[in-house]
Amino acid sequence: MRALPQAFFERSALEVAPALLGATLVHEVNGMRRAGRIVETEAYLPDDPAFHGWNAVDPTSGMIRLTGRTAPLFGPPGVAYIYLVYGMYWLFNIVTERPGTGGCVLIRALEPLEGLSAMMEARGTSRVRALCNGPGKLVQALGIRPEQQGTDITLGPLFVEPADAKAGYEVGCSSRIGLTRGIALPYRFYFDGHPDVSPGIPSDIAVARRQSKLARGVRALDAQKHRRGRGDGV
DNA sequence: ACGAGGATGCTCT
DNA sequence: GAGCATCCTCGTG
Repeated sequence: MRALPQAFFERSALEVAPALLGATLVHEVNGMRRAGRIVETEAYLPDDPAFHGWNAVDPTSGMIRLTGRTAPLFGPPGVAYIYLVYGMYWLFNIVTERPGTGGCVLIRALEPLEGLSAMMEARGTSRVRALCNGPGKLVQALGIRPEQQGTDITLGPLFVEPADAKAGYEVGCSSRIGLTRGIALPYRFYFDGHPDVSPGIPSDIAVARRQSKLARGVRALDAQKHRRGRGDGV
């Protein structure tokens, strides 16, 4: 096992997130490896409104108000931060920065490499496609459990192996996916054109689409009202 | 192909 | 009580 060491994670999530692309996330379950190449990540920073610990630091005293959920985010780097979203799916993050600073990287998608049949079984599917192309899916596939919250991922059984070859993909950057705050910050990194990148739409684009659709609806309604007003039909 | 809607439980913006 | 760092299924083309 040649796991990425703590020093790799002891810097800004903005550096760690793109640096993780091409590395391999490994989980050893019952002596068997399940592994995938990291193809999509997102950075979450201390002063970022989408970061779970963004308001944990009191600006006047500088003291950190730790809650049960966010405490690991301000602990040592290279530790798992796992949390439940939408009451159903667990998402896997790696804590970054030196203790007390706050920050993490969300692993959003993997290219499945090892233990495919175990991953398919864990996901309840007989297809290899769409096995790990989303943050909730890859947690299911690798069998990452909420009890692993706070564990050191430089030791295993859950760890990251460094990339051993050029990936052959350009690194793309966009806003993050599925957010309502901090939607324009360019903190998402991915292998451009890789088939296992998640199908999500960057938040700023998604919001713009919703608004233009809404505007179209309003215009259609106005036109209808106008026609009715002139008595041309239903 | 896409879009809408529902499931579901924890945290607190 | 609202709001989620999501995913799946079921409608329409």
